[in-house]
Amino acid sequence: MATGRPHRPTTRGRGIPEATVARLPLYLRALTALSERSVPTVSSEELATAAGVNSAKLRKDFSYLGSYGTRGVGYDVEYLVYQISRELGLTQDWPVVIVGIGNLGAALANYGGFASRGFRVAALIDADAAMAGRPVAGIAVQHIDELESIIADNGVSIGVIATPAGAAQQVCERLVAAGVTSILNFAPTVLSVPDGVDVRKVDLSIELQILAFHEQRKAGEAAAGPDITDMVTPVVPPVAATRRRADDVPARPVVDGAAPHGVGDAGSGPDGSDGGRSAAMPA
Amino acid sequence: MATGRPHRPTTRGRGIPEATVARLPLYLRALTALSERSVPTVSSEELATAAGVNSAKLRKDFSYLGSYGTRGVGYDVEYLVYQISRELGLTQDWPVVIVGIGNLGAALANYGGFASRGFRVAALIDADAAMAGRPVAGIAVQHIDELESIIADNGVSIGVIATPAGAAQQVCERLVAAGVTSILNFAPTVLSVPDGVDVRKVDLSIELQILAFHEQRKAGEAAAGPDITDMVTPVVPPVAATRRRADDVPARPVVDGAAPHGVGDAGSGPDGSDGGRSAAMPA
DNA sequence: GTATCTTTGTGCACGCGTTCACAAAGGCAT
DNA sequence: ATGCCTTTGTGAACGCGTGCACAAAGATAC
Repeated sequence: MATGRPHRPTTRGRGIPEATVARLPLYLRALTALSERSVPTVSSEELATAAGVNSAKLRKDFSYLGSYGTRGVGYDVEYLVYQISRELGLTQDWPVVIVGIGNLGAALANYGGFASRGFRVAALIDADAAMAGRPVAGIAVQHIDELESIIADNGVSIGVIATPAGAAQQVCERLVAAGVTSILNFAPTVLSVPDGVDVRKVDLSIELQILAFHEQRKAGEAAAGPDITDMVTPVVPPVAATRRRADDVPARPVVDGAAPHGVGDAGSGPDGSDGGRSAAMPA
Repeated sequence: MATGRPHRPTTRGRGIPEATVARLPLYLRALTALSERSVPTVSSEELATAAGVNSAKLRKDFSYLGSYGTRGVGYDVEYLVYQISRELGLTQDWPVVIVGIGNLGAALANYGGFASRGFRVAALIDADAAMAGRPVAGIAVQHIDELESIIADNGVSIGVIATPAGAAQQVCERLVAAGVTSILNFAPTVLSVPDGVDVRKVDLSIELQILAFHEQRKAGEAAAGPDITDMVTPVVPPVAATRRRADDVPARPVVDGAAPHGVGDAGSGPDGSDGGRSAAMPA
């Protein structure tokens, strides 16, 4: 293949696949650790182990950035740190605002990983007037009325939403209207945004639910013989009219509308829309 | 296709694809909201919109669980809430422990999404003796010396790690040795665990870095003409010996080892291994 | 009972991401 | 200078996930 050319898998515009982009920070972290130990070079094998991925994948990922390795030797740590940082846009300094200074918002403000590595907390914003002026992580909280001017004055393009679910969409719209084009959302809601705005979602309870699924699967398999496919998802006997209907489950309705409310035991949290109180904005 | 049979895409054991499992909590959340508004049924189209996915995908996802819809009508909300809850293992109550009660750990302890929906915070654990006994979110923090007995006494199988990066692997090993088989890791480290243990990772700084990448891409495309492929990733002129070498980047070394340390400007955070101080355990 | 209309369930095709396996590249020893 | 040995870079195959499009199913109206 042509030696020095950049690749363009499909989209043309910067051919780096999403999956690769998502791993670059992992590599960067591992490389930074090596750099601090003054390790001059790494092989793809070593680095892959440190980053918790497969070495072939790592090499292919790097191949999208260009040819930065030396055959028979490996990759130069410092050089690679620089290249990945640049590719991720970390050679510049990104001002971010955090909206919703509750427990989570405060934790984020104190999070060291933001300050290092190119991100700077430009402002902490909360809707509670009582919070205004109070210092969190060394920064005075500002009232949400000033959101627009803060964004404009600091040239903020990345916003973090750590409000309760109910407030998230509204905050999101204000952020976008003020010029923010990337949002990291911690509120358990689906945000709708115009084209051109990126949203990434971090949802604590979803992660736990996924773990619970696997935990249950493990428990089920351990308890039953290895061939009981149907412990958890019982199969209908090849005959039965409509599917299975366990004894203690809400009866499968027949279009008749208005099923009795609150029958299932799980999934009936009394609050807004599930785990909504991730962060404050108490007033 | 055979009408009533469960599917087994590939793996046989519980044929539900990972991607589907990861979306089930989204559906559940949307369904819970509908349930609270006493909406009896939803069409795949409506529910898909509420969950932020495509309706075909949603229908396919549900088809892995069985046939729970009624053609011409839609899905019964209550029934579906129950089925998904059961599939995710949320009809039982999962005790979890949170290790590392710093800013983040405290935020997690206060997080409403844990308590609702089948999860119960069985204990808060920290290595700082000064924290012991102090109540956080209404629960007294316990010292890490008691980790093993807490796990055993409460039958905990899910652990949350919110310690600094440096302590995470050690805590992880103690959790696993004590019987935990699912771990939600907030520390910015790659955990190595034996087979049979599931780890999910939530990394705040990685999410930001991914956003920064897209932000930079957007900025670059807006600034340059639509055909400058190389604004950010300059290409080597077809002639040059070794690849490009910008003016202010670490020189590409030639196997000669010991590159000058700390040349790249980004990616040289002075702390442990990048943003390590997510949570406390200060002593 | 029959026709019509809505919505599900899914076969099928496509594209992305992962992995294997190997040829090319380059250092290093002699 | 030559050959060996290590490690990269990548072609090619495979598998999973997504989305289209439609036939089957069932409710509803007449």
